[in-house]
Amino acid sequence: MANILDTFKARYLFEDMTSPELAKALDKPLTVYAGFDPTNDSLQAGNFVTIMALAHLQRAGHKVIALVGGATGLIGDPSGKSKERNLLSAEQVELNLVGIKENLARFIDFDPASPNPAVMVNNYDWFKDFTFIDLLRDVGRYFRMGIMLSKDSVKKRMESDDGMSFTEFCYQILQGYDFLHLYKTCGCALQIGGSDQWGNITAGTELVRRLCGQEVFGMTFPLVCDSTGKKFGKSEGNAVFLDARKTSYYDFYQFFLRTLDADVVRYLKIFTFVPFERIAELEAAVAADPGKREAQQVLAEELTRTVHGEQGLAIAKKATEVLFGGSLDGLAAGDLEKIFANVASATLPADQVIGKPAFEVIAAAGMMASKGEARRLVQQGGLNINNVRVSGLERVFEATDLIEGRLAVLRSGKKSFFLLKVR
RNA sequence: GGUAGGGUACCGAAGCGGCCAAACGGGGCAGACUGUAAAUCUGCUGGCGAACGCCUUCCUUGGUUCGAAUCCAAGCCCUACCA
Repeated sequence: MANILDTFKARYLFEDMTSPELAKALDKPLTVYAGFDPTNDSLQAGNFVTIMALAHLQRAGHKVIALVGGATGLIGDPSGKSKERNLLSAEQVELNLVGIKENLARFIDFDPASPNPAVMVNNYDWFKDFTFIDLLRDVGRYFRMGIMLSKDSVKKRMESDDGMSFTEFCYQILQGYDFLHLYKTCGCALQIGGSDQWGNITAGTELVRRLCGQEVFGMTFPLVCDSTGKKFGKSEGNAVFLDARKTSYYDFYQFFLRTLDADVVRYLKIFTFVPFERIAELEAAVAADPGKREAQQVLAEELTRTVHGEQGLAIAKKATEVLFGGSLDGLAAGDLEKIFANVASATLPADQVIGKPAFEVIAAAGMMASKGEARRLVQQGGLNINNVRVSGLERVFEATDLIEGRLAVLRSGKKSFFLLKVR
């Protein structure tokens, strides 16, 4: 069996490791963990790399622990952040954990009945009873100031105009302690994370070495950017969520379908389990006929299927077909409702729609934040009603614009859809 | 606690008594071109109005002034150095 490190390297999932010994250690089943920030009740496309790395490890027979930072999330990781974060409330974190586990379960097997189930832990469970004194006595003394201050995440922030609070500075202690705790309780011997986590990961390996005299490992993978240098995972300025209530099937599918030619092969390797032979074929297909976007389709299909299931994928593809097929003629309101089930929508009473200027309606429906924005959109020719461009500000909503008297498909620009329901 | 600097729209950053809803850059939105690309080009980017315009903004609260983002006072917050 090929060592999993080779797989990681081949799939752009490897950047660095704390020791070359890790390769040998991975020949035997190892317990490994990665952390997730509970800043939201849904994970995002930006979390895919970590998720995929864990999924590969689980498939290779290693024991996987998904750590959710209920405690660390209350503090805020300064890594890669230019500013101090807003602190989350404990209740909010609690809620977020539920959503995150649900998201992860689509990639990682948590079923206790399966042969190698993953487990999820919340570091709040072991930090909640820790007192400040305990922390200083039992943990703090093993952290050396020189090392702590030399971390990139600290240095960068100290050099910035904003500086850094003690709270954030201590973040690395908490994350370091997580590793120690998991080592002691589960024999966890490897932490993985994005390259921005290097400092936090080594805080953990150091702590275990000092306290237990044992070598544990850390491994990082590169942060994914597209070929124009933008951080992966944002669509039109918004994060792409795994939760269908936040990012519709359609939007999720579309996000991957729009992957740049220059990125799609790399993304297939990182974000899917598609075998290399197949990826090579797709690479050739992109080179031969880029306009066809065959590789993008596979990428979008694979991920949509994994995250939203066959049904979600079917809806996303159907929506794509309808929306880029031109006319909406012949579609029943019921079909549209299904296709747009989780697209942004609003319901207005008929008398606020029919006979009113279109720009006022879209502002009232909440599609645009203000009338001014709505007006601008219409003036610039960016609004479409049922896939027909709106001509000007004087355009009024007619009864005939409503499919079966109750629905209209609104679109701003090329890609952003909104469903208007009338009662 | 002391000294110095600073807090301007989504972000960065000009403005330092009227010509300021506030330069410029980034971001965002839209349009053209295209492959539902990328790159490029164009327009828009506080609220209300078709529009001359009106309204609410430049950390907060007071004050000076015909007039304040700009001056003064107090407060809050941030940064650096010192203690």
